[in-house]
Amino acid sequence: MSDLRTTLRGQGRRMTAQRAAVYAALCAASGHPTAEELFFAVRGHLPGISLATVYNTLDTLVDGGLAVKIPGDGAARYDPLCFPHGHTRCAVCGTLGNLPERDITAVLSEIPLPTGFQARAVTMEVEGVCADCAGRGH
Amino acid sequence: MSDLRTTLRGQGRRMTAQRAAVYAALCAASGHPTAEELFFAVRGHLPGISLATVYNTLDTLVDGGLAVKIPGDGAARYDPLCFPHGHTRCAVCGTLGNLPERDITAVLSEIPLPTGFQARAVTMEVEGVCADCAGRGH
DNA sequence: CTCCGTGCAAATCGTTTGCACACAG
DNA sequence: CTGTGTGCAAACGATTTGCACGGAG
Repeated sequence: MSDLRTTLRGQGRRMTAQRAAVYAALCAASGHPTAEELFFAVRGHLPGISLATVYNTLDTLVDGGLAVKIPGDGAARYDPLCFPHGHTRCAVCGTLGNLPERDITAVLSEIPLPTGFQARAVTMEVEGVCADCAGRGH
Repeated sequence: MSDLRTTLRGQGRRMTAQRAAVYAALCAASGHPTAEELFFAVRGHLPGISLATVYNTLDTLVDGGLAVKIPGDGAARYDPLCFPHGHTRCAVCGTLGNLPERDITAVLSEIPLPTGFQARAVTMEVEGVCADCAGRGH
């Protein structure tokens, strides 16, 4: 969890209680929460916060490189960015998980890109069946 | 472009002019069209088709493994499935491109998965700046 | 003949926006 | 002080749904 205040400064932005709370909730979350899930989590601590502010804050965090937005079928999910990593998505229960800590940008060196394309980042998602769902017979 | 009728049969579904037209338009599209783009493309041939039908058909194609849905920031984009491949997304103009033809499922063998996770498919997206946008100085 | 698929319009869902006030710097 | 961030409610865009009719099998 990097220094939020410093990052915001670098963007010419201000530190607020709402931003601190959303960032803390995102870092504390076990999985990959949606904006709405974060909204409810933060509400316990800051009862007056609005969903719009959560969305604004998440955009700010993504801009500042502190989080990643993962669009999916319904609501987008967010991931606090610590290192570049891929995700697993269970086709049965929909749960997102992290791929083990290994820099996935390494695969870039193994993959030929279109001529002239300047790569900046890689996202990877492995779809399958998670251990829990496989255990229940799928 | 596989046999649509056969695939639909396998799903216990019926062949219709609308499904044929949407599938043809998807295969003919140069890039990765949205549902709405396909709607307008198909309208030239089937003036009465509705957007809802395009969405229904795309779901059917995805179910049958003939297409892939690529959710993004605005509308989702669709890709006719010929072989497993990754995508490039230009951060400037937003264009989606295909990674050169190479089976990306190969990377699965190089990446440790969470214990018990049974992988079925991999999606990969490389974000960066495409040749066109880089040429204009970005 | 039987249903599945269609077209239409309205409903829904996630997200964004406009505005007036609050507070960080 | 000065403007950026906030909360609220309304607006918005993408997708889904309910319903009655039409056509595939």
